[in-house]
Amino acid sequence: MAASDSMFTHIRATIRKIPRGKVATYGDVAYAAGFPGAARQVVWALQGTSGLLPWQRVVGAGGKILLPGVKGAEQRFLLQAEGVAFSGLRVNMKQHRYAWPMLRRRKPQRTRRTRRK
DNA sequence: GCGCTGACGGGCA
DNA sequence: GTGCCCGCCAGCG
Repeated sequence: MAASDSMFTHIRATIRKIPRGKVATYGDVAYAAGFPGAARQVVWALQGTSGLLPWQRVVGAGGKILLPGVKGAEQRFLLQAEGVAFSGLRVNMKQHRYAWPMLRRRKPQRTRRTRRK
């Protein structure tokens, strides 16, 4: 893709690849799109395209539904309708996490934060 | 022009 | 298992 394509283009394309009955985390989407660690950008991409792509298939780390209020309930409902199994308020990632095909996983070397706490 | 926000993730104490 | 922090980048006040 040309540089003129915004990162959202990649993110949206990535989200659209999630098949029915599967889910992916924000981090996975960002990672698969080529932006490791840019989970927030996934949020932005979803906000501008809600309704145009399977936003319900994107959940937080561990399969947690992060949307507040009725939106969260709606997401859970839609996923269940697709056959996604839930473990309480979490998606059963073990069974429904989407295994990105041909995903060139770059090494997350940026893990050297070593910040003080 | 500057800074904060946002449906977050991941690592460390 | 819990809590805190920093980093991603685009949009908007």
